[in-house]
Amino acid sequence: MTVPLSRPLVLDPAGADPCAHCDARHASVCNAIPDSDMARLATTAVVVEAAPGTTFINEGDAAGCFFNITRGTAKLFKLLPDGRRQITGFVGVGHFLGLAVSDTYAFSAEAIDHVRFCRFSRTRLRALLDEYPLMEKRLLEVASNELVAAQEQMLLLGRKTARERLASFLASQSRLGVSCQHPRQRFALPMTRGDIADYLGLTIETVSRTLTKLRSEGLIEIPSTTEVVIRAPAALERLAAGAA
Amino acid sequence: MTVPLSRPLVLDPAGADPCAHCDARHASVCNAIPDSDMARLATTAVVVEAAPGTTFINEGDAAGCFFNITRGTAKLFKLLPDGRRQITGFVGVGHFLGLAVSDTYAFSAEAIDHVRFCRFSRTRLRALLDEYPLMEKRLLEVASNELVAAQEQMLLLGRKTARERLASFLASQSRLGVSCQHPRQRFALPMTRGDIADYLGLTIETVSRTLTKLRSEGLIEIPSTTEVVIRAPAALERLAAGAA
DNA sequence: GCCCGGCGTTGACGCAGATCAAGGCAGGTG
DNA sequence: CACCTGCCTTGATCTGCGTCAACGCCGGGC
Repeated sequence: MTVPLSRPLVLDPAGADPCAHCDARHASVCNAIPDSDMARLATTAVVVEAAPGTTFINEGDAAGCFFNITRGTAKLFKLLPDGRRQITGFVGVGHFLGLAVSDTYAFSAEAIDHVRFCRFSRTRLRALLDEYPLMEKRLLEVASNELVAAQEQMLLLGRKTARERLASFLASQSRLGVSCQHPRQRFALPMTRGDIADYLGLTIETVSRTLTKLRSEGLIEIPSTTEVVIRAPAALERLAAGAA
Repeated sequence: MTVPLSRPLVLDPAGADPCAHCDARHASVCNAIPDSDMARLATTAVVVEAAPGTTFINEGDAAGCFFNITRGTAKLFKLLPDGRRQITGFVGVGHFLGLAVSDTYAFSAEAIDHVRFCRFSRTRLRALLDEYPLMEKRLLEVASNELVAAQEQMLLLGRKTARERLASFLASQSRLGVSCQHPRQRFALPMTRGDIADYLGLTIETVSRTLTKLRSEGLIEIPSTTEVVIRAPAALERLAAGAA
């Protein structure tokens, strides 16, 4: 699964694929590292490719590494002993995994499509942060914003109806890559219905039924199972917010 | 509500009350700041007291400040327009609020008992972080660990039964202040049943009924509504983990 | 072409937890 | 003291979503 490091794309946005949603190369934490140092960094990191369905982080395993996604989309999840699964997030290019200081990973990560990521040892990360304080600043920003998103998701899981959860999900998916442009009307859903269900705390059947209902009401269109068109963005947003 | 700053307890553990759970004065981010600088810092921060029930952060308000709790317990929550509420966390001495860079607060905060906190302007925080890189390191650690806790809570809200949620809640409450000692058998619940319900994504009635059931099964005792005794810690942990 | 397995949709039914309702208890107030 | 108000508990009933089941579609292997 490990491929030789052919070029210094460590934490480098130039090495990342363009954002699937807006064709821009997202600025990343890497901006904190001068180009001249990238090559040197490359000697201590490993670039890895993960095929769809590959689990590349296992909850409970010794947490020795820190990851930076440079291509594709992965899902993060936690499992209960009997198999119940909660997906805590879908992460794309530029995301960081394994930040928390802990002996073991607190979640698993599985590639949805073809994923590439850059892996550092934790000790190497520490050295990196010491050397580039700007990087630490960016990471703090990133973590803080993820915390805000996590709280929003708690509101969804704890208090929203199935209908509102789907509306929230679709609205947020349409806003992916919002830094580049406004919400898109049409977009792809790379994940399965099962993934969506486990992300929203529902069952596959409820997700399917609710999407069908939203379609029959004219709020959305579903040209294929992996594609959605928002027909009534304002109504969807209102629904997502818990009004109406 | 604002009281004059009588002594330099800004971010200072010596200024904070002992931890309610273990009588220790928790080390905090402040360790990153030499004592000799504390007095100077004091000139730029405000110490505030909030009586029980006081809302001292309002979701949606302009987010100008950064908070450090130095006494008491507060609840953080988000509201839907029709009044549904999700409590995203209970925070005690040493906790930080308002880290995320955003125009507005993403949550509200309300004092449960008598709360004291220290407030900085965001620009002052930035200066502080520049001056004390160690503080930034600590904040990143704190945020990362909160992220892990948030993911655990998502698992609870999305996939656990009422019974498992209560068991998880009681188990984690018994572990509060675990840095000082092992889980306690007996501890206080400063929050109401309504708060617990809104934290666990349940109703008051379900919380009450489930606690009664756990009691009748001999897993816990409830000497008063604000106090709990764990009788079968292992069984409770198993239940919380989703086994059994 | 055929078969097969994974994914999605739809329908019938059941249940965990929400809702509605009534009453108990402790603390505060005049 | 009586009264009130907020919090908690308990019971009866309801319902949104889960569970179980059947079937259709599509893509891959041969």
